[in-house]
Amino acid sequence: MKGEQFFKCLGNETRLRCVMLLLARDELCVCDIADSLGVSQPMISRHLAQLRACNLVSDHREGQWVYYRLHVDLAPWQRGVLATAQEGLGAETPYKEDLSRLRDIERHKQDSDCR
Amino acid sequence: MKGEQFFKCLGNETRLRCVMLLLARDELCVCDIADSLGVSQPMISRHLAQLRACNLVSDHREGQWVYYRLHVDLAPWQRGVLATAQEGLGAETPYKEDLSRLRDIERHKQDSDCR
DNA sequence: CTAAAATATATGATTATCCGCATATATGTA
DNA sequence: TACATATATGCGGATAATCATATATTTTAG
Repeated sequence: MKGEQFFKCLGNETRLRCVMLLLARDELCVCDIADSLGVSQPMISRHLAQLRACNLVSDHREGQWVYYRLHVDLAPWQRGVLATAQEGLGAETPYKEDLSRLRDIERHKQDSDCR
Repeated sequence: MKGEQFFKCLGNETRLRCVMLLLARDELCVCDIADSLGVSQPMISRHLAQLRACNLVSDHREGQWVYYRLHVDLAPWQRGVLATAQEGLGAETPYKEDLSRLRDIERHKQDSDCR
């Protein structure tokens, strides 16, 4: 992937928020990302498709759900850039709140699974 | 500066090439950057203005020349991202060739100054 | 004071990006 | 089969990015 493509992908708030969430988890399904960010499902799907087209993320289906994760083949320097960005931005709005909402969603799921 | 603005600025080949050159030197004038990249002066000027508007670089005039440098107030994580990108991309096209042309330009300048 | 060089900015045309909405597809379930 | 949920995509319009070209500004040389 060309360097500028990598940065262009990150140069959109929705996509950067998706990537930040994916940095915090192994993988996430589309609906959990959409709910965490509070944006529509088609919008998330589109941006995830763009990230996939640039090989920033990969996806795999499990039943009705499609899970996305950071691409295994990211160059080391790209991983480095993402980790550094996470350190610098993780505590700021809206990334902090996104992660907090994700935790709420995960907690709710666990609750309903267990009883 | 918002995180996504930072990445959007880097998400253009011309601007990323400018930043890569600036990472290799304290400061550079517009004409040397333009010659190193082999693109027109107005194009470089516009992209540098964009980088300046995002506080990625700062400029100062010295006589007829305007010198640009990476902004002193870049957040540490932003410096980190740039350094990591340089490590990962510096040896690749077109960044390698840009730096090589810059060295040629600097050598020529030195020659004509000395005699 | 005039001319030339370096740089910046304005303009207009082209293209790319982004979003919302509607709809299509795929899977799971009754 | 019929229906619900999860995901993807086609389309139209608004906005923004990009580029080539032309023009303006600042400075230096003569």
